[in-house]
Amino acid sequence: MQDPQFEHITSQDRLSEVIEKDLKKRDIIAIDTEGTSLDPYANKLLLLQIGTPEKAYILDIRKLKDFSLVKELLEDPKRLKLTQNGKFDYEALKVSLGIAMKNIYDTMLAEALLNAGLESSPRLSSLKLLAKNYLDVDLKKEIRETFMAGGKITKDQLEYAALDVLVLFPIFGKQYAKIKEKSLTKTAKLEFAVLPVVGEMELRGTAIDVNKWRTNLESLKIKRDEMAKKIQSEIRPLYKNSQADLFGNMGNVVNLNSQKQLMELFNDKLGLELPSTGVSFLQKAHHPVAQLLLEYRGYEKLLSSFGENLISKINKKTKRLHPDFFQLGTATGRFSCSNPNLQQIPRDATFRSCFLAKKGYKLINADYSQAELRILADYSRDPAFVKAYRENADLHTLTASQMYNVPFEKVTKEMRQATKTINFGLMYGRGAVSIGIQIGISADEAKKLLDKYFKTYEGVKKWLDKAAAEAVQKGYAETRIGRKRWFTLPDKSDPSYTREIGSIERAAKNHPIQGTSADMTKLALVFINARFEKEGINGGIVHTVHDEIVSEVIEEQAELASKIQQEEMVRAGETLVKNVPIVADVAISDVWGH
DNA sequence: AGAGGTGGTG
DNA sequence: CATGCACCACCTCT
Repeated sequence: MQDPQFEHITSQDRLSEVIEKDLKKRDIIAIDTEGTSLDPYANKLLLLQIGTPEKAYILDIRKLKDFSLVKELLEDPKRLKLTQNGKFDYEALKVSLGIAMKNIYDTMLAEALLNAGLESSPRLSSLKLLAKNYLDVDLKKEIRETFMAGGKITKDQLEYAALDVLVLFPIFGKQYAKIKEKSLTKTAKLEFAVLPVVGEMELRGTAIDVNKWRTNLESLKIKRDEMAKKIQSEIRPLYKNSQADLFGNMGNVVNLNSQKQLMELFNDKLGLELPSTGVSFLQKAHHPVAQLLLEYRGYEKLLSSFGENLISKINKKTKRLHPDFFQLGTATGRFSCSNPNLQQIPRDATFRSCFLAKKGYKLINADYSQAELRILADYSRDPAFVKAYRENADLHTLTASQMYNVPFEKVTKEMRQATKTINFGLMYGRGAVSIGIQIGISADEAKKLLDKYFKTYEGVKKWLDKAAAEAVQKGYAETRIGRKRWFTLPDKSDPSYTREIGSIERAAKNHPIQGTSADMTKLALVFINARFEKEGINGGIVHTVHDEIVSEVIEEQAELASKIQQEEMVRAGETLVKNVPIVADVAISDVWGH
């Protein structure tokens, strides 16, 4: 990789020539862009590198006008494009040149699949590390920053830009062999198909009613401050420095956000001997100050996590929120979301209803009904579980009636709640002790209940045990499409061997369930996006939360789009889950939530 | 800067 | 023997 071959394209004629004479004949090309910003809406595109195995063409965007041939080349579904974090380039090209890249192999996503679940896997997939590990080439990434200034293109910058696409070919060769060897082709194809959908989703962003959001914050602030004042005056007598200051104000004696000071308060001053200041212990304390603190925490949490900071992320140009969706942000294949994380907005309508459709548009809220439990039923093929879903019976009530040996109609709320806790707990590999605590029964009683459960649902038990054993034996667990989650097995001599294995077993029971649910949602995103495009829907997907997909579409097409969305979610589910029906609930609304 | 605690989501 | 999956944001403290 010394002396990379490249050509700096600055004239329209030469651009047409290299496309006609060289690039059009290539089945595989590599794509990268350089610009002045990471925000596609603020970005000024400077370079577009189109690589072949032998040579990189570096298009000088500011010196060229007509990109129609480039568009044809990049949107051609038959030609494979190699990218590294192609979501960024997809968005940059879409906004700057109106080009929507198709048929992508992304080295970053592929590498994430090869390392899913392993420590620091996200850090293992930078181009610098890929080049080092696959090719033993040292890439200097410092030059990247120099593009931000947007000045004249230098020779160093050209060499850097060329290398970024040239290395992708040999990396692709070796990496794709690994993908095939580990039977990850299906998963990789799904991830690559999702990439442009995620790009579109991020570009579209979500509208937020700032005034409503701020009004909510104001009332929360008042309540929080009231609560803080109450607590301070309640505990002030316990502290020496409790006099009013020169102006007659009573000072704060503790910082209510300081875990350390709170422990001092509860244990030294109040003698409660709390092991921590977490919710469960504060509740059990049955102390007025603990109660007040819980209430204070509730408000403070909402204000700090979902306050002004979220509003500050609104894009200047679009006036909307454009969070980062990282499609392989988790070990199981789920999305993670940040800046801001719209996957953790409180369920409470006061918050969710602030996210709304733009004028003349509607939001389509859709989610899978009990996706994970249906997947567990499908995997285990447990007759009782499968029957419940086939007959569209309420699973929790049905399991309760069998466990407690009472007719379906005689199941009490408490019975249903207890079995519901077990049903969900199973998917986390949860044990009798922790289930007992939550239901409010002794560990012994919980164990009896679990034994009875597994006697009734032998298939479930068998499948869970097998999932755990196979993972420990193979070193990985996998989903319905073969998405792997890798485990680092501890050494037998490790003092924490048993604990480590236990943790692996729980994750291994969970991965096929959570991961297949993620596969399903991703497939649905691809299906919905394609159908919306095909049927000319004015609008698109704006948000996804694990088993939920939200779209924003023009009012006149809301009915049609909601039908499409539901159909495609079910179709995606049914391609992965065969023994149990898949149900998706849809609602058309002006705001997020049902 | 990074760890630990706390708490929001599915 | 102990035994709850997957995340991200904010706070304080070191």
